[in-house]
Amino acid sequence: MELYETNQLKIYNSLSKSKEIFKPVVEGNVGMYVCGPTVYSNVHLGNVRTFMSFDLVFRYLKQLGYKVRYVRNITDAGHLENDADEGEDRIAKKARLEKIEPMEVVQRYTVDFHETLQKINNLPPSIEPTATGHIVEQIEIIKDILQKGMAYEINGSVYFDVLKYNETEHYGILSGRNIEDSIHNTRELDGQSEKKNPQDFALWKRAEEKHIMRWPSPWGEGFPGWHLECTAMSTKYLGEIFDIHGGGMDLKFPHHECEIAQSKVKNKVNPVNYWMHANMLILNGQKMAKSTGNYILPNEIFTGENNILSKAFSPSATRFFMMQAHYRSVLDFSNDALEAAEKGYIKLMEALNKLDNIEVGKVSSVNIGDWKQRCYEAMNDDFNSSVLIANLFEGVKYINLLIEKKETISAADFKEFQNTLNTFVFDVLGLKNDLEQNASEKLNGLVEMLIKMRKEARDNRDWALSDKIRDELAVLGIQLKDGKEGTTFSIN
RNA sequence: GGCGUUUUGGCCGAGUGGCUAGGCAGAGGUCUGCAAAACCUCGUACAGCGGUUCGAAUCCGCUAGACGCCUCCA
Repeated sequence: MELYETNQLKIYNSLSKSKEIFKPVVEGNVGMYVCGPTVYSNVHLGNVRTFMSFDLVFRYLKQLGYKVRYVRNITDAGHLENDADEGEDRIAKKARLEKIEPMEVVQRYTVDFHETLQKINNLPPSIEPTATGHIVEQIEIIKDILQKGMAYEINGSVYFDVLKYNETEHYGILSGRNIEDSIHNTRELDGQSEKKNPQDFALWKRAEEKHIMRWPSPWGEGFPGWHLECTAMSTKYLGEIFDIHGGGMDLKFPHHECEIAQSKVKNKVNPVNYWMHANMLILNGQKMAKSTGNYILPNEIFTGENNILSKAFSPSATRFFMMQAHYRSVLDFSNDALEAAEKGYIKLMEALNKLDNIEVGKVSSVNIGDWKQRCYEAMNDDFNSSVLIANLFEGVKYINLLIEKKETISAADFKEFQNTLNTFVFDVLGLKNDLEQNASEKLNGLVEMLIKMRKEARDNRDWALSDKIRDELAVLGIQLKDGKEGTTFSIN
């Protein structure tokens, strides 16, 4: 029996604006798609937060026993800068600036993306498709939408006819807009565009002469519109209707709105059952963004090379900092907040390291079953990592009280306690125990220190003490070897 | 201007119509040769103004601030 059968998971659905009981299309299986990065620069911490939020979702779904297919794309083409820019591809633009091949830019930043997410201990998705690898699929969708009369071709570009779509469907269903408002409010902004209406979005863009990334199509050489790739790749790997679609809050409109429209026309169905949106990471009172320069890179945190932080912070402390907030809340990034989080993280890890010091007894005075239940309930309530962590600190308190023998625990309960802590701290939250990783270095330092103290004893001809140090270390499996150059040691 | 979100104690951050997370910082205490850690206790916060209610920080309205989207964006 899998855990999902006894745990009622609730997910906040952006589409209904309410928490709903999660029920997958196919029992025991979950299809999840998350909009990935555009690989034209290093991922900043704000990007990382979103991917970490969905990493938490992925991890918890797996913990509940679901078989999860997690698809996250790499946008390596087709990202329109803006309409006035004659559709110059964002990646091509950067490539020209740096005088290198577009795919070289893509490669460089894809590697950076993977390295960064690995450092912060995100699990890799099940499938990570690229936009350039799915040009054919995208062209097929465009043909289909054209054939159904919901798009039109002009000068080698194809646009989705939003107004026509809106006659029978609601364009704006996800973001809570209606097209009429939007017409009134964008009229002044747009100049002469080849689009029929400013609201229309590109499915295919004609490539100008200088444009490097281009593919042949029935409408001439060009490249696909940004919104299309997600529709193509999500439905290709997860089916026409799948369970979860995630992304940053800032993608809700127009990106996700457009995805819904494309799928509704092509497949005549609402593609996604649960829309999840992760909230923004705020720096200096505003969201982190590449375009405004208001951002910090993960590596700048890990090395401490930046003007914002007083010191370096480990990936784990950084991850803990983010996990302390709920994924749907705006989170403020600051030195004080990170410092506080780091201390909390260390407190948690220190407690886990002390688990072995607990002596089990016959009966338990702490209610491990209830506590475990509260941990699951926190996560079942729309992945509330914040409340989960509060419960974990309750567990820290238990550990300390048990060591001080102010509480007691049975062997069976202790095993469950230990398993549950490990499950939530390492498997679900995805934290790593940095303190443990440093342990071997510290052990070396410790033995060096004893060698020094033993030398002092020997210099004082305190043979009793020096022999005691050597013998007791030997019992621990640490052998001291006195040589001409001083004392060395080996650990068995 | 439109749409949406939000405003919690010194800081970060959960949450609920009445039993009022958690972390960090702070105060007092226990323990300790000293210290640290740990444990116990404490501050009694929910933008402002109205309303609904036996009762609201939690529901509704208004006001103010902040943020996000409306253009590429995690």
